[in-house]
Amino acid sequence: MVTVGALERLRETHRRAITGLLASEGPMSRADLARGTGLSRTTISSLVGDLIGTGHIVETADRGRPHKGGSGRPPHLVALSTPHGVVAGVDIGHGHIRVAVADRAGLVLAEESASLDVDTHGTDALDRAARMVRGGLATAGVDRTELLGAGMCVPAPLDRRSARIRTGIMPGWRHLSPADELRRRLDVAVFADNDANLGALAELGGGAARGAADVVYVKLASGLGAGIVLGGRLHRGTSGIAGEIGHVQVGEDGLVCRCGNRGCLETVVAAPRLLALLQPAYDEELSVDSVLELDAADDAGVRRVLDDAGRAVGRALADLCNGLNPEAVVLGGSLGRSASLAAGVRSAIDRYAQPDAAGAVRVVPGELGDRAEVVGAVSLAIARVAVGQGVG
Amino acid sequence: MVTVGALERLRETHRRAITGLLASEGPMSRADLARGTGLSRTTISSLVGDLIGTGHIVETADRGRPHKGGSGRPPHLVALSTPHGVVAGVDIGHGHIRVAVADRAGLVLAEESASLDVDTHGTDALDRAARMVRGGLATAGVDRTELLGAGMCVPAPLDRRSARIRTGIMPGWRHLSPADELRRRLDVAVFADNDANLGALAELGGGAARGAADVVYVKLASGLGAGIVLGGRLHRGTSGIAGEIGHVQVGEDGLVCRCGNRGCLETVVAAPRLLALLQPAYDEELSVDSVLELDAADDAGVRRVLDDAGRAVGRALADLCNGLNPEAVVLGGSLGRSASLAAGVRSAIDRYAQPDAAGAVRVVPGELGDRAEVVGAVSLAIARVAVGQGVG
DNA sequence: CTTGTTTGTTCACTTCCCGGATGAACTCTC
DNA sequence: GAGAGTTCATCCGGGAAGTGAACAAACAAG
Repeated sequence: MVTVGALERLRETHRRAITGLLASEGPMSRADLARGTGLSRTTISSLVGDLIGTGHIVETADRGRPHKGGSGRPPHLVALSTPHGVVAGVDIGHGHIRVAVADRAGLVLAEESASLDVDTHGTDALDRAARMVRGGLATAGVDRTELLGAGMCVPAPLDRRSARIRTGIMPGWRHLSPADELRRRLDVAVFADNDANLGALAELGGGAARGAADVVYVKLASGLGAGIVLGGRLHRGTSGIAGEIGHVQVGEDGLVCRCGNRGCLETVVAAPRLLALLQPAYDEELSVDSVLELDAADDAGVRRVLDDAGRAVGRALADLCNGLNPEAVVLGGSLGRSASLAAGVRSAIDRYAQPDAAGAVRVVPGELGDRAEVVGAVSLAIARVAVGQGVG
Repeated sequence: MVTVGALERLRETHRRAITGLLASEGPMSRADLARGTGLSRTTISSLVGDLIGTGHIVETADRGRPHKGGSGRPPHLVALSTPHGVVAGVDIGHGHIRVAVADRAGLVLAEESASLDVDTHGTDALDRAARMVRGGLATAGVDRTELLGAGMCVPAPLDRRSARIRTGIMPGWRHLSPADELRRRLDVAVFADNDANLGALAELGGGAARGAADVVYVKLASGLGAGIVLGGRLHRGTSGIAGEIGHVQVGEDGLVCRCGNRGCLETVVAAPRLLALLQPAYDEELSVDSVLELDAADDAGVRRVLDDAGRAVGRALADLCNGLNPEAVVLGGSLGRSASLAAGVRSAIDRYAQPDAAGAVRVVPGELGDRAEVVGAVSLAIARVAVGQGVG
C-alpha cells in the first residue's frame, strides 16, 4: 500500500484554499477559483469535483455572468454548502441577559433578551441563560443536537489561565468559571471573554471598524473597559486583562475603586456616577435612556456632563493613541451613542495626543448598540468552533 | 512546456522544512530529517541531494552515531553551509554614530563608534556612516561584495509610507529618507526604523526581554520613546508612530514640545532637561555620565531628580500597562541604567496601574546599554535580508 | 563469523498538477 | 438566423513529486 502523505496534504491545502476563497468572496465559478488560487483550471475542476463529492460545496442552480461582463459561456457557480449546525451567543450584563442563535455564517436566526436582577446569583443566571439558549433553538427551529458551541460575554475580566472571574462586579459570580458552568448546562464547548473584547470583535467583523487593523473599542456603560485590536487580532495581554482603561488614574484623591486602587477613571465616568451627578437637578427619576434623550434634545446640563465624561475618557484614550497609533476609536456601550460624549472624546484626543496620532484616528460610535456583545459572542463561538469542523 | 507551479512550491516548502530543521536543531542525518519532517527517507534523500547541489547544505566530514545509540550503520550528517554574506547595523544618534558588521547569525564581527556634532547635516552624517561601514567590513576582513543589506536607526519617527523623517530632532534631517540615502551610498538594501523600536528588537532577541511576548521597551535619553512588542512582534501603528509615549501630556501649562503640543512628558524627563535642572546645584559641568555616577554614589539631589523622572515615566507606563498588560517593561537609553530611575518607574506603576496589571509586569534595565540600537539594526537587517536569500 | 540494526539509495508505482485540445454555452454582429 | 467570438469546463497525455519495498553498506554485539 502506497500512502502519499505529503501529496495528500498538498491537495488538502488546495481544498482549503478553495473553501477559504469561497468563504471570503462568495460563490464563484471554477475559472474564478483558478484565477484566485493560481492553480490551473484542470486542477480546480478536479478539486471541486472532490469537494462536491464530499458535500463541502455545491453547484448553485443559477448560472453567473461570464467573467469580464462580455460574452462567453456562462459559468457554473459553486458555493459552500450551507453549513449545518448553529452556535449560540450569550451576553450576561449587569441588568440583562441576551441570547442569540446564529448559523455558522453568523446570520442570527433567533435572539431574545430579558432583564436580570443585579443580585441574581451566578448559577441562577446561568440556568436562565441556558434556558434562553434552548428557547432560541426552538424559535429558530433547530434541534438541540445541532448546537456546536457557544460564546459568552461576562462583564468582568477573566483570568487567562483558570478562566475564572477575578474581580466580580456582581456578588454571586466571584471565582466562578462561567464557561465551565454553561458548558455543563448546554453540553457543548463554551468560550468566554469580557464585554469589551467581544464588542470589539463584533464591531470589527461587521460594525463600525469593519476591516480595520488597529482599533480601540471602548465600552462605556455601568463600567468602562476597552477591547484592543492590533493587527486585526484581539490583544489580551500577559494575564488576559489588557484593555482595562477604566482603571487609569485620573485623581489621586478620587473615590476608591473595586480594583483596589483609587481615583480610577471608571469612578468618574461610569453610568451610575453620571446619573447620580445629574439627578439632583431633575425632578423625574433619571435613567441612561432618559439622559440620552435629554442629550439628543440639547439639554444643557446633560450635554455638559456627557461632554466632560467624554473628555475624561478621551484624555485616557489620547495616551493610548500616543502609544498605539490606532486608526479608529469605536465608542460602544449604552453611553456610546451620545453625540456629546463623542465630541468630548474627540476634543480631548485632539488636545492631548500628539498631532500626528490624533490626526490618524477616527472617533466613531459603534454600529451595533446593545447587541454588540451578543454578536461578538457569536463571532467568538464561530471562530473557535469552525476550526477543523466538517460539514456534518 | 509544462510548468508545475504547485508541485514546485511543494518541493520548495519541503526544502525549507529541511533547512529550517537544520537551522534549529543543528547537523543531523537524512534519517533524522525524515523523522523530523514526516517525509519519507527517499524524498529526503532526493531533497538533500538538491540542496547539496545548490550549495545550501553540505555533508559533514565526521559521521555521527546511529540513531538510538545502539548499533547500525553510522549516518552521514548534513549541515547548513556556513552562510556567506554579512549585514551592517547603523545607529545614528544625537551625538554619535555607531556601526556594526555581523554575520547572518547575528554574531558581531566588527563594531566601531564615533561622536557626531549635533549640527552635522544629514547627508554628511550619512557619508560618514557609509565610510564607517566600509571600515567595519575591512576590519572584519570581508569583501564589500559580501554585504547583503543594512539596518539603520534614526532618532525620529518615520513616516510609514514615504520612509521619510517627520519631525526631525536634528536640523539637517527633515524630510530626508535616510534609508534611501544610505542605500545609494552602500548599494545594498537598507531598512530604517526608529531607536526605540530597534532597541526593543534587540532586547527581545538577545537581551532583557528574551523570548517575551508582550514588552514595552522605553528609551530614555535625549528624548523619550517606546518600542512596543505585542505577541512577539513590533507594533508600529496605523501611521507608524506607535510608541511615542514621550508626548503623553503631563501638564497643560508645560513647555512647548517639538511635536506641536505642550506639556509633553518628554519636556519633563529628557536628559537635557534633567541636566539643566541639576546643574545650578553643582560646581562641575554635569553630563549624563557624571549624573549617573553621582546617582550610583547616592547623591541625594541626583537621586531625587532621577526618582521623580522615573515616577513621571512610570505614571505614563502605568496607563499603558492598564491598557496592554505587558509582561515586562525594559528601561533602555543612557538613563535606563539608573537604579533610582528604575525605582521611580516601579513605584509609579505600582501606584497608578491597577493591581493585577502592576503585579504582572517586570521592570528591568536593558542589558545591551548603548549597543541596543545598533544590535537592533543588525537584527532588522537579518530579518529582512534572510527572506528568500540564497547562499551566494 | 553470523546476526541484527540503522542508513542511504534504487526502483516500480501512485498521486498530483499542468498545458493544450475539445466540446459546450452564450453574446454579438451582420 | 447564421456565423464569429468569447468564456467555461472537461478530457488527455505527460512531467514531476512522493512513497514503500527491496537492497547494499557499515557498524555493533554475541
